[in-house]
Amino acid sequence: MSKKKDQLEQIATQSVQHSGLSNLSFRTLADDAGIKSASVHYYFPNKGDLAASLIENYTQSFQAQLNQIDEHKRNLKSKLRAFVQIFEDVLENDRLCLCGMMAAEVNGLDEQSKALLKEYFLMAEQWLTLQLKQHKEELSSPLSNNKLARVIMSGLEGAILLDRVDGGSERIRAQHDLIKSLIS
Amino acid sequence: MSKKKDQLEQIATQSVQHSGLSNLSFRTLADDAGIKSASVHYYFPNKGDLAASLIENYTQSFQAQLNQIDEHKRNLKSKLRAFVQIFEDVLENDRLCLCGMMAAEVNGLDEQSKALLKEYFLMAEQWLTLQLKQHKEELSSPLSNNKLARVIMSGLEGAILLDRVDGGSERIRAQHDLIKSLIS
DNA sequence: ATAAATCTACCAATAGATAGATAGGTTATA
DNA sequence: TATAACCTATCTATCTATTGGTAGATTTAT
Repeated sequence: MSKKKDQLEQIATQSVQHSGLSNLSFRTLADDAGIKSASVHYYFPNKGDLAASLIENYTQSFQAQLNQIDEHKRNLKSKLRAFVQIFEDVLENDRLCLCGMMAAEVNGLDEQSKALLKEYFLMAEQWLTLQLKQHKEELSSPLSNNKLARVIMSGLEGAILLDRVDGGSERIRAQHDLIKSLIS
Repeated sequence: MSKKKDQLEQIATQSVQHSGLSNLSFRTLADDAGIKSASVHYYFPNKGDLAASLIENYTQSFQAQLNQIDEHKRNLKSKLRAFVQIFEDVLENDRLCLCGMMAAEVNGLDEQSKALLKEYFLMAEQWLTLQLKQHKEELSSPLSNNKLARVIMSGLEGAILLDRVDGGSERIRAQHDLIKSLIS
């Protein structure tokens, strides 16, 4: 694949995580990549195409990180610790989860991007559900695996959203403490 | 106070909750209120002034709702139930919490608006902390009141953010179930 | 020489913001 | 009381900058 396209996607992803899709223009993106805006349209005909590509990329990268956890972590506690760590890393450099950011902008997205967004959250929650199911003996909560997965995912998305406002990480740590308290 | 200004604030608030501050223009706001954009600048000299006013308004209205809960609800369970209900109501009509939405756009806000945003979340979490403290006998969690307050607030903000993407309310209900499970 | 990548140059639409005018109401004063 | 001064709320008209997007020429690489 094109090296320039990858670079554009990388720059665009960071920009969206930082200030949203609405505040990303073809011109600033082009400037940051050292080309002209017309050339960005060569790779991404319109903004919807760009948005969809970014979500697909991000989902794939997230999935890869989950696979790494599957490979290297044994018990539920360390798996969930690693899961939380993904969000802590995102919060650094003043960023949000790309899909969390786009969720706020969902009413301005095309149908394809909306569908991809749904898929992202579904995938993350399904992974969580599976982990909880596979380690149910380590778990101590009256909530179903599915509900707990939703609580964890939405809790972390909300935590980075709010933490970024005052530049700390207290809420994400509180979420982690909650998760730990649900594991025996 | 001016009737027109109130109307503008109401329209703008709904618009921001729906699609964000970046996607609200003086012209569309003016159109919806039946005046010209120059007249909007009469009430709100620049966009930062508008943003700050909206946050102040929203914070005040939220505070009023919390006061209502204080007056009418006795035990922790029903208080927290009512607190969750605020967010459920917001989610209807495809909206987000105004401050949750602006939290996503925080990097485009002026310093005053940022400070007001921080205040909003602080206020909400302080109210929650106080409730937990006052009803500690009903509580069964190893987490501190403060941490639990942060978990609840950020959890609900994340829940409406994600729920809106696929038009449901499963995550907010999951968050409510979690909260209930933390109360004896 | 062909295809991929990038450019120049533009377009129509929209953005936030300002200047200056006006009509109508209120207040202060001679 | 009459009138001058001021205030409120709105308008028209305009400015500069930016937006997403397109057509067609040109360069670069295979």
